Amino acid sequence: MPELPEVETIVSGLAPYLNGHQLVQVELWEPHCIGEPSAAEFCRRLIGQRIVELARRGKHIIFRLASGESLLIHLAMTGQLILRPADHPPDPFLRASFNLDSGQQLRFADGRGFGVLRLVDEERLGTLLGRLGPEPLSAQFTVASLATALKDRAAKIKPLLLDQSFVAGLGNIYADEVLFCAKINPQRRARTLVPGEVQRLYYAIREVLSASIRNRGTTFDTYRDGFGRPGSHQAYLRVYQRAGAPCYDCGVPLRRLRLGGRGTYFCPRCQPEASTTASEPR
DNA sequence: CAATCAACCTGGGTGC
DNA sequence: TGCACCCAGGTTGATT
Repeated sequence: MPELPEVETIVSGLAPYLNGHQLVQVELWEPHCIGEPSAAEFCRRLIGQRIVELARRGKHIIFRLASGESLLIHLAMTGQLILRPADHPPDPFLRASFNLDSGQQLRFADGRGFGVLRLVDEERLGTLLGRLGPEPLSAQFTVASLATALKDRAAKIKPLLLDQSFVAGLGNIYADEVLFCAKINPQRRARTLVPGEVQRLYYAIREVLSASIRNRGTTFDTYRDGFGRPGSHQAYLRVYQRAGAPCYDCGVPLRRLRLGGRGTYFCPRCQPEASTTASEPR
């Protein structure tokens, strides 16, 4: 669940409580979600380290450590990262805990267990993050760069938006919301988008993500911020999980289809299959 | 390059 | 109640 707005909310909330603090104790309950070293080795290498900076890239949470290494956490679908008083009652599905010199405990919990923790050096960090596409809210991401990226791609636009090497941070909820906002059918081929559509897509990406960040993310089920609180953007979703319900703009029942194995929600009237100016080959 | 599928896990909802 | 089945916010690798 955690997509860019949720990870951003977690990171910006926790940063003041983590930056400059030292890890005095580390425990892991689920060795297989670690990456390279054994659980014991993983903990040993982390204990005593000081967190220099908490950062985000795409959906990745990055703990930059004083040693030059980084702890990378990906929450996948059900991961949570919550700061608790050290004596707080146990959380379900706890996979790792990090005791800080402030007396607080950072807890990583994950029901489905798809989340990943990694301890990496600078080179490996660069390799992993280098595979990601542009940050959609950064100055590097422009209408022109998006147009260039779309130009030669035959793929359908929805799966392309989910591709983290195309643009970093969009997931299934926001991809659908963005395409509705831009009035583009999720099955449109990327290279068939005309300039006006590319521009709408660009501003839809920025607007949808920014709005969700202002609302501290979307909580359907397991998402919580860094302090265990739900977000509120679920009240503002226009299409996600609303199949059969009327479109807020035109009243037509919204539809659901499967694209790239993912549930996809859209309005058949507001997001028609072909634009009036571009046609699909074949 | 594009598309599909399976895999990693657990839990909730639905329909029989 | 039980059970089978489908669904779920993500990512990766194999296959065609």
